[in-house]
Amino acid sequence: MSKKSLPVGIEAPRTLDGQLCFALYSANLAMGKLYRQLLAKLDLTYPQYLVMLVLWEGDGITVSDLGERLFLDSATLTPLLKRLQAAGLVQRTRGTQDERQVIVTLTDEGSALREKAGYVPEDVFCATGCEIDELSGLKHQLETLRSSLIDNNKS
Amino acid sequence: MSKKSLPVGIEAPRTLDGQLCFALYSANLAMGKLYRQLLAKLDLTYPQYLVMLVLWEGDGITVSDLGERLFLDSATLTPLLKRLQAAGLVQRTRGTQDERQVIVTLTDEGSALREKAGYVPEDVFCATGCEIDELSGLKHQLETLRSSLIDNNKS
DNA sequence: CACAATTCAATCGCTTGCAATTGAATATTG
DNA sequence: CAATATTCAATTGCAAGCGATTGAATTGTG
Repeated sequence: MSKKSLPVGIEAPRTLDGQLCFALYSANLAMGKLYRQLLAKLDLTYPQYLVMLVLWEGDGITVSDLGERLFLDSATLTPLLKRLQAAGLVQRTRGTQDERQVIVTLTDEGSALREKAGYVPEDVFCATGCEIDELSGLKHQLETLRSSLIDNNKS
Repeated sequence: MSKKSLPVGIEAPRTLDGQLCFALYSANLAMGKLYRQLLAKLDLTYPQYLVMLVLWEGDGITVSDLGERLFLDSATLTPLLKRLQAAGLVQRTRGTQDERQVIVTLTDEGSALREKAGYVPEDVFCATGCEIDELSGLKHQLETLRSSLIDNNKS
């Protein structure tokens, strides 16, 4: 992989407001604050909500599986899952065929929360003030950016 | 401000991968990891780097000023600034005309770091794998999104 | 002037997020 | 089979990030 360079005569911006990364960082902060309000009713943080989203798509998965989906590792997930367990939403059981693994399963309460959380996506959409196409395009760009950042950081 | 709603027949996505916010969240995580590598040489974290960027544009500003620029409050900035002070990069002095304020100033070492940090923006640009126009458009979209999220969260 | 309201930074308690390490279980290899 | 390497979750230590509160300084109002 050859190193990409700037076009001749173009400078990367050295001021705060010129930088994409700050726009990304601050938009993410704003998003987090919105979710904090929206999720207060459910007693979930945003990362906890993400874990629940994955489990609602299909539970009985390992901590590693969760980590791959969410780009998080066990140092973040283990304490988070313990809190979800303490809240009665998930169960954590050692794998039977491979005892290194921990299988995360929804409790009845955890499954039931899915319906109660149904209002969240639409409320978030409304707060974005964007059109569907706009959001879809932005999502795709961010996913592409994420891939590049991850790839160019392993080398 | 009337509440925006979804077009008839359109559903907000209820899966992880369908959601813009997760793309934003995970792209931001990836960005943070890249900066951790890039900034290790300078012994700065990304939020500390942001503070330095603002101060390099013009120091002698208050904690509130910093907070407005960075969308952070004193609960985050006070400990961060104390660490920058402990590292010898900034000074914190009480305002003379208004003793509630704390004025943040660069030390000589803090100013000198500006040149040493010159490589950062270009390295980040290279890691994005994007064209300039692409980044500029994405930045603008994220800034618009940020504004909407902030506005629609005060009400 | 006095007293209430506001502003500012700091503090507390909590939840991420991650690099580095640990310990146990499994896989590999000679 | 035994020694080694790898994998997995957990743990440690640190730095954000923020809601809520505190205490001091300032502003506003009667």
